[in-house]
Amino acid sequence: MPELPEVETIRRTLEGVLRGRRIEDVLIRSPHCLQVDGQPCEAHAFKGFLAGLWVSGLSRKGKYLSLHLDDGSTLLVHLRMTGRLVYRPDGGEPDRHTHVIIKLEGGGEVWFSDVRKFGRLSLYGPGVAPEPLGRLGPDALEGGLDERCFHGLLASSRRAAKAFLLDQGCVSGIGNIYADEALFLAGIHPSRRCVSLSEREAKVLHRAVWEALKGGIEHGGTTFSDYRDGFGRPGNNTARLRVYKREGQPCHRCGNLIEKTTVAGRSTRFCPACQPYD
DNA sequence: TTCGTCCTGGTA
DNA sequence: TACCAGGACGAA
Repeated sequence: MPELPEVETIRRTLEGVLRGRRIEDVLIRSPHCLQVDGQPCEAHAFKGFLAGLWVSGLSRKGKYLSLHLDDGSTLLVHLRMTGRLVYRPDGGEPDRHTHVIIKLEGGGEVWFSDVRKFGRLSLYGPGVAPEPLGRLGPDALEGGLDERCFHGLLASSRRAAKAFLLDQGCVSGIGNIYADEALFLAGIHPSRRCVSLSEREAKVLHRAVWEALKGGIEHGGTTFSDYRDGFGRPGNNTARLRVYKREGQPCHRCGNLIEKTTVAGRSTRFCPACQPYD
């Protein structure tokens, strides 16, 4: 599941090989993932938009990756759960999950693949701000979300802390893995109501979110099966996880067994001793 | 605010 | 063979 650390790792790995490159051609093997201005579009329209443009840079907000093009348009990529964006210097034979191949002038290709077909490639024309980015709350790492602002947002919400962290309109970039990890680091039960958190707890959670995400980036993201960086390499953060997918195993901090429950409709792991509800 | 939907591979 | 995983979005 590409969350903020995984998307940021992809951005960093792809930036060096894409910046300043011209898109020579676009091979579309399955058009289901294509959009223009947020609406499904035909393969030829998508290809007509993109071919011939130069990549001027890559940026990220939340879990969205933006490829900025020289005419001012944007290719907005969301990998959802199983999407991959991988640079292949020598091309090769794509498998059946590879839906789009962007061929670069002078050699090299970028493959978009996605087993579950949830990911999307959305084109926005010159000067058009991608609408999905406008719906996002501040980026959890680089959005200038200070402690006071974070506490203010929490204090006005009656939802479970985990539901808040997962809501991209509140803070963007956190998914199921890093929400569980941050709540563990903060010692906060995932079902605790936001409004019940003290200013000190909010401060600790703010720091824990930062720590979980930063650590994820430093270790190249978390790979369980699908995630790969821009060069096709798995991440190294998996062994560092404290609770995610560790139910039934002892807590590294106290030795009690990690439990699994459902919060906000999502599987949720936590340590009942380190993260008491009361 | 919660639930269903999309989608397919892996697992029980 | 049935169920589970889950990000975003629309509906209830």
